[in-house]
Amino acid sequence: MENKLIDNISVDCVVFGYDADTKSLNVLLINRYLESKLNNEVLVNDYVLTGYHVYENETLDESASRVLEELTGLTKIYKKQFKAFGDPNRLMNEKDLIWVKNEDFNLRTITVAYYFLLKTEDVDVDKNKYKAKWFPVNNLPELGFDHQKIILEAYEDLKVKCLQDPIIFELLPDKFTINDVQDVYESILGISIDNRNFRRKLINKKYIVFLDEKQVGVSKRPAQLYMFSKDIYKKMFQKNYLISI
Amino acid sequence: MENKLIDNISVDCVVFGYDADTKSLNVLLINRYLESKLNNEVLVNDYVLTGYHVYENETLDESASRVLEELTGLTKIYKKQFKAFGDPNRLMNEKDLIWVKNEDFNLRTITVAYYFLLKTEDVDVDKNKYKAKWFPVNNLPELGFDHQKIILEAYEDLKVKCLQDPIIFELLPDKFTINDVQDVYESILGISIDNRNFRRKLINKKYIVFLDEKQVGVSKRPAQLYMFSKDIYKKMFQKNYLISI
DNA sequence: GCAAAAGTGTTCTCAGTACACCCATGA
DNA sequence: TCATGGGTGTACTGAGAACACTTTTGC
Repeated sequence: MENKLIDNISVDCVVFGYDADTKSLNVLLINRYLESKLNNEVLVNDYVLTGYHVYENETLDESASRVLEELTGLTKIYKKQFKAFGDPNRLMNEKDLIWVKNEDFNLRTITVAYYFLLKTEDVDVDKNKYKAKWFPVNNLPELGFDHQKIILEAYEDLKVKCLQDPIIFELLPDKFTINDVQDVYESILGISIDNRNFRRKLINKKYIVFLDEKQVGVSKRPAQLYMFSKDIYKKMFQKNYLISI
Repeated sequence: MENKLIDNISVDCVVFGYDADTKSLNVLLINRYLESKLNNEVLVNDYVLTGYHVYENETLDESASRVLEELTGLTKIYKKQFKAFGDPNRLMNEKDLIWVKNEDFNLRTITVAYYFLLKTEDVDVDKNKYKAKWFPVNNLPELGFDHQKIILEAYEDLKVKCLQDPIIFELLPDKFTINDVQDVYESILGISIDNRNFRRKLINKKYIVFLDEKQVGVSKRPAQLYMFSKDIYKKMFQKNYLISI
């Protein structure tokens, strides 16, 4: 059985990358560029999420992972399927229509959207054949298709999810400082947190492991390093049925 | 433009119904029955979710609402799209294959799953042409396709969601007692809650409106009735960024 | 008057929050 | 020695949790 594409089902990947230097949450986008063969007029020049059609013999999850790997070379990255998008007219504007005609895909495509969490530094954008580029999630360029909507919904989901699950650590290196963690929360949620309270709260968690190690090569007082223990977290974890409505 | 079905994309609806009498959360399922034309042997006789293929010109949400209305006659019911299922081999067992062959649909179908929240009493199952029947979510019959999996994932999502959003009131009549609400939480979450604490907590919410009315026709002390005000809830609502990991 | 469920108060503990200064280090 | 960010303690407040008896009603 050959490996056929399903022409009306795709996955789209919202790749969130956290940049610890600029303390910003970014989205990885690829350039969508098309010029007319007649007069070299630029017909389409904007950005889109990376995504592709699903193969007959792969699961949706595999499909998303494949797309991510093609773009970044990375595997085993945290991913979450968060929503399917399938409005009959989700391709509305002129550029989308030109593009789809050129690519010869089905107009009525359902896309299953995923988001991934990683560190921007893990992706080498300069050598990237898709001209991938990071954009701050709060300052996105012009986007094709319904990708603005998809990104915003992914971001909303991420904001909720990061309060409930320890996915924040997917955005940080294995060894991090308490302030690093605080920075991530502040970037994602757009809030500021009291450092003393945050620090106390985090250090008291048993799955935040104190390392016998400090930052090196910083031109200031080197900070204490910690790691996140998934094992301890899993062991401790028990749902607390706190009705917060 | 005619109204064509998309043969590889469907929606499936997990219809949750709360039964205040038995204090149980139920799922509405339809009978899947097929007998051989040769010897009347029963080939398939089990239960499945209600679902159907998506039309070319409708959104996924519309599709789900249409399927629900066909089954129950109800519109404007709370619904949530919670996940897309699309394993190439999600139709694994013999009965599924017999069934799909009979129905002449695509083997590789992606289904977008929704769940709905309502009261069992709002559905007249006796007159139902699909032989729909309520089953307690904790005591499901033999299920076709991957519908067991879909129901369990819907249920997990519901458990999380009901702690964060006031969707519990979708499962109750407009006028309810405090104990009714407690019963719903206890049924869904499978826990028991201290009545005094729960009562205090709920009554103190401004969107739980005291009515000048008590239960009638009960053979015991009639309880005070309350209603939920969506308006007040919306006005008060503000995200509290409580990091609960 | 009795069965059955409705309704009620207090105490304790713990987590969240507000808040300002000293410390360690590299340059 | 100074600039920079790292790191610390205390008091207050409010919410959650534990816990058992009285009240109201219909029959």
